[in-house]
Amino acid sequence: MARTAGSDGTRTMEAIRKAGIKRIYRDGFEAMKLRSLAEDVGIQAGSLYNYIRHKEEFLYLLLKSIMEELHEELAKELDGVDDPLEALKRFIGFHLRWHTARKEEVFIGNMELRSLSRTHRAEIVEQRARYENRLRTILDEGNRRGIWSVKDTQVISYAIIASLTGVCTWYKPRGRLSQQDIVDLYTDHTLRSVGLV
Amino acid sequence: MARTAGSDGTRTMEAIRKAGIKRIYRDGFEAMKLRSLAEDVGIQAGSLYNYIRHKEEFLYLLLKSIMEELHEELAKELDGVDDPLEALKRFIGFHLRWHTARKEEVFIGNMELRSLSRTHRAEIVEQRARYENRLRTILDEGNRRGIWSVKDTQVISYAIIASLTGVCTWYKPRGRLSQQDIVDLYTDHTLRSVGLV
Amino acid sequence: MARTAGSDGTRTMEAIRKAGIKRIYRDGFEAMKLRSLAEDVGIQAGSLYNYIRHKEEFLYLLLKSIMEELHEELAKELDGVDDPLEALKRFIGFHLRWHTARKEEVFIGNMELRSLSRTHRAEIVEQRARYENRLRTILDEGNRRGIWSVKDTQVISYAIIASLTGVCTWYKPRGRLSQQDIVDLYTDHTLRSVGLV
Amino acid sequence: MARTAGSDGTRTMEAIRKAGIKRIYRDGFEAMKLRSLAEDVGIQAGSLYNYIRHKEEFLYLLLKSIMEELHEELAKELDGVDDPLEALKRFIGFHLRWHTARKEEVFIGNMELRSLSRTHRAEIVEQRARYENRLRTILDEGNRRGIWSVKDTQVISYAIIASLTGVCTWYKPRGRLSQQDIVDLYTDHTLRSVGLV
DNA sequence: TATGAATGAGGGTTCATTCAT
DNA sequence: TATGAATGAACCCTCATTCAT
Repeated sequence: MARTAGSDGTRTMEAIRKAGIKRIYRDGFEAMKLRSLAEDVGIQAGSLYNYIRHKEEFLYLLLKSIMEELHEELAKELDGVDDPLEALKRFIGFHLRWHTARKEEVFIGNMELRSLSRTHRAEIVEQRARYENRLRTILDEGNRRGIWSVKDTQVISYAIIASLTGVCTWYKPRGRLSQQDIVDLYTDHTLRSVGLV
Repeated sequence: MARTAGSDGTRTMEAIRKAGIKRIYRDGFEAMKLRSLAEDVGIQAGSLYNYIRHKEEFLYLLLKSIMEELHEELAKELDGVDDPLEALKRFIGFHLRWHTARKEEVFIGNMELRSLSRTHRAEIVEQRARYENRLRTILDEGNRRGIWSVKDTQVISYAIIASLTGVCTWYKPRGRLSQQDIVDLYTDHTLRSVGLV
Repeated sequence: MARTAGSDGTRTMEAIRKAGIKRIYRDGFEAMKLRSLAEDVGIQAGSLYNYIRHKEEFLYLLLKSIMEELHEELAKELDGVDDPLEALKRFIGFHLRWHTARKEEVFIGNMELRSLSRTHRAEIVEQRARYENRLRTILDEGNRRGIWSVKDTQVISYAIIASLTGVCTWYKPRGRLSQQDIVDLYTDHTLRSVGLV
Repeated sequence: MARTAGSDGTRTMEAIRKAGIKRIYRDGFEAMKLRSLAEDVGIQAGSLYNYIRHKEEFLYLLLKSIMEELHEELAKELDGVDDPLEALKRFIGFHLRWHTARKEEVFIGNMELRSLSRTHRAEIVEQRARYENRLRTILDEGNRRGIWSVKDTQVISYAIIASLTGVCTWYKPRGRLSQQDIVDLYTDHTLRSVGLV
């Protein structure tokens, strides 16, 4: 009827986020029922509204925070790296580690944009474009310095990212290949594709 | 009321298919309302049930026919081709043409599996696996004949397919690049990635 | 599960209107539950939405049709009447008969404006103003012709209408006074108040 | 958290009353959310329950105190007045001043009875009847003393009160007419209606 | 085959109310 | 006294689906 003994706002919010990611990953956003989400968290459906304004906004905030973290982490990874080849390697490694370790979040970020409102979708799409543009910049710089020769950096950056992102559709934590194996394979594959190795 | 003058069963069914693909592509399967679909076709929602058994089965039959056509067309494309390099080139070209010309169907085929029933999903997933396996077989054969050297044909076939499939997320019919331009770029990119060129 | 044998759209719509008026009169619009309304009609709550778009619009259409009928009937009543005194008498009689015979509708029309959306409210309020203005016009004309002398026709028209409308708060069909008794009493009262009798 | 510095129980209660009157007047009792009320006061919704037992009782106490004050003030106004004409004039002036100066409270008192529980409603309705009965008594006494001749004092007292009360639907503090103008107009109107002037 | 009226389950959301802190 | 986290009932509304016509 009232506050549960020992309950705590921030802890509940975090639990909602976690459960939300899992549910959306498994069932899809449209198919996720707030009643199920609430049950996962151990509260009533109505109580969710102490934390979210509506379902769509919950998705938006989820995706937004994921994208922001993605940006920050990538920035750290590339911070101070001047050499395009080194930068490319780091991008590949970073993207793969992220897309295996956080595959649920990443999957959602790719699949559920359609469920966002117009403006929210535009915002997230733009963030994703900015992220993808980092790779294109690296490819351009490599061209300029004569490290490699990529004809259409726009298309090829898309191709590379798509190939890397695909990992999250089949990766299983304790599968045949370790994260490092995967990074090695993709790095080799990608460097070849730009004409190195 | 009786049959509308000039209406025709198979033509209506075809209209439902077409409208369904568009709607599902745009809104997602879960978000697609049968009322909207019916409206697109120009009939009442109830009338849909003269053509479909239920929503889920409609999706299943859609995906199934798409996959079957995909298989048939690929088989034609590769029919009689022995040379792995030639086969690879053909696969790339075929996949890209298909994923640009029929991008809506293809997109659905990748996105909406979650909305299928267990058994239906298994069936479609298996068909997709068989399709993807064609590429792996080509890569294996190329390895065997020493045309190229691909370390992990499983992973690399996923990587290649993902990179090619990605085209349907950005391709626009009258964009900067023609279909042929795109095929050339990707072919070059992919051949390099397996160590040729 | 489906259409009830012998059901009919227009009949259902009329039943919804009737039940709606009763419910809103008794419970108030805000307090009226669509489930109860549906129950009164003998259908499921969801089925209401074959007839209404949402609760607010239902109220709006109800009030609008009531106001329109009110206007039409009043127009008929005053049609061809030139003498202000005769017109005043007819207005009084008409208003009282309407506010006793249709007291539920009238009551709603006075009480539930707050539940309308901004634009809808404005529209209904304007219709009511036009109705009330008929009385003012009569009073003005009586002044002009020297039949009576009313100082502030605006305020006095409000006063008269309020006094007449009040009847619907206490009138009971088979009470102490007949409709005709009431009309006589109020006519006398009102004519005196403008200086006649 | 403990008591906010400078807060004071009775002052808070008074703030709740004031805010409640405004809200109920504007939105209606059913539509008023306790959260909004609390926000107006600057406290959390839960804190209201230190001052009220539940929503309905809050309304009841509000109406009760309004009615009590109304009675007391009217009693003062009529205290020691013997002449029915003087009493009638005073009643008119009092009712109009009250219904313009306190129009929000008065409006609520007329509109929101439906939201009271059975017993509470009965109680308030009875108080209102007693108030209205004062006017009837005056009219009866005037009849007895031959000051005027009113046929049905029951109905006419309703008519007069309704006409006076109507002022609160259109009165605006700084409108065309002063309070005194209004009192003069209605007094004239009412006295005429009972056959004087 | 088509319609349109209906079902019924349930989905998101609201809100008065409670109570540990 | 105040807060804020929670309940739980219920509300409006949606939508796949059915079936008499």
